[in-house]
Amino acid sequence: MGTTQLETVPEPKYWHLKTVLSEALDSEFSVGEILPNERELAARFGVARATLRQALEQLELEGRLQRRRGVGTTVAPPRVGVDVGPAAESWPGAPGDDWQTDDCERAVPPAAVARELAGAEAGDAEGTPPVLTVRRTRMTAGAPVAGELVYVREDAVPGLPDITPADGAALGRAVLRELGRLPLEGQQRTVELGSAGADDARRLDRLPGAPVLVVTTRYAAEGRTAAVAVATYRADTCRLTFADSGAPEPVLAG
Amino acid sequence: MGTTQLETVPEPKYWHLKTVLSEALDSEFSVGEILPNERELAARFGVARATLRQALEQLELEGRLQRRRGVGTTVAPPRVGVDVGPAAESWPGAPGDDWQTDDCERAVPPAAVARELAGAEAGDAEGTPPVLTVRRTRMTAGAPVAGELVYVREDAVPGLPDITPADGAALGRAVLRELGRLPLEGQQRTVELGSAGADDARRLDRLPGAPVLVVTTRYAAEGRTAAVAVATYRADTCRLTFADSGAPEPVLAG
DNA sequence: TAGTGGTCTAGACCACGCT
DNA sequence: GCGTGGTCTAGACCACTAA
Repeated sequence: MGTTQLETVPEPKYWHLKTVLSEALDSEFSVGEILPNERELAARFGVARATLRQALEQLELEGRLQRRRGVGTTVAPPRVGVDVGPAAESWPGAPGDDWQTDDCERAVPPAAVARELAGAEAGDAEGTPPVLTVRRTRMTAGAPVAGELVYVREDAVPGLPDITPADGAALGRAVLRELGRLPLEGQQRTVELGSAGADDARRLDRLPGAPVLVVTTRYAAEGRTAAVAVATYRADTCRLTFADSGAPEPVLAG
Repeated sequence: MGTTQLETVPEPKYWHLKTVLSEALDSEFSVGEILPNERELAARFGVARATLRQALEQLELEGRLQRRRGVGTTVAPPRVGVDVGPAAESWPGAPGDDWQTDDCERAVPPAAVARELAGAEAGDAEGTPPVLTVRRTRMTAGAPVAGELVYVREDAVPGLPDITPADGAALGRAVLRELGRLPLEGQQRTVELGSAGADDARRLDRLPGAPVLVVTTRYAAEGRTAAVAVATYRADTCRLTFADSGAPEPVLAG
């Protein structure tokens, strides 16, 4: 890694810095290697620590670096591809998916979700009714890559035993099992950028506010939206893949 | 908007601030409305400007705010849904899509793209050969929402007139038209988080480093990857939608 | 030219992971 | 306890937009 001072250019210092660091990462570091600490890097490049941090933040956003408080900054491995394609799942909790059911409770969903579940049929002004909320975690290679909340209309799972197991996870699995009995008429997904809430951050082993890819799935059955799943994927470590029929296997990215 | 001082809590100030501002945005501001400037907001909440900015950055990342240098901070409209589903396109440039072709040139692609286009058939050590690179822009409601580079194998468009029009846009359209003659065998998409390069930023009317959703599409024809498209969508204003067969129309999000 | 957000500095202290 | 990254401050100047 060079020690050259940055010149005064119309380009922001942190941008220049990011480029220099990025190239150094490619040529002089290997995955998992630990970088010098921020104070030293800042001194080496002749900038304030805040400026250096601005560059590191960008590189972390791009999945090039991983920073952990109390530990240090390391070179991140390539992003893992996680399949979220239409063929990957039918109903949530279908056998073979790599989600684990954590918990389940009756709760009032966020307004946006309530609107989806209510559909056009009921434009009434009643307060949003509670729905069954199942919490799941997606694991890949032993590490959590996503958290998810599945909001299920109660009338979509009428066969649920009316006992309420103390074990939320067992209840969650029962809910998803019942849901899976319905014929799935279609699903529709959206992807957008968000930031991790306090609970998601804890589950994903990140700080609150960490960037996440929010994947919202609407499950249609019986002519309406029976369930809505909101999954938050770690944006720094994940690459979402949507495989299509007939598509060739992608070459491994470097 | 309240003027109450923030208490000293174990929660970071900027996080608290973000919550307070977010609620104020919901209840006391309407879309397009301009907020007080950063110096005044910081004073009002009793924090340093840098701390206030940290909160604003998060809200901008979530698509709640829009900040423009020399102008001010305004309340952002809801994100626009842009369709990138499998049914949305066949080949790039198919009639009816809302992309406009800007330019085309012969250039050496990034290493990752070159690897995709080379495929497994040629694991040789030759330098990456130049490919046809078409630049496009996607417009929605009069505003650019995405930029894209389509990398096309030259041997996938043999019918191209060997004249090279001075007009790059015309050449680009010709390339895509030729490409569209091939039977499309499949496509495969990935979505990940990135940051806008200098040129993308200019086209998207954003600053360099702005967060973008990078959509990479691999087009298969004749048993191999004939083209790779790398599109960068404005993460602050876009919600990518992947519509499936049989899916109901989503309710408009608030 | 005035006012905005964007960049940058040189400090300080805190929360966390290790040993 | 020590070293790490995370938060925060109080300034300064710059780049841009619009009147």
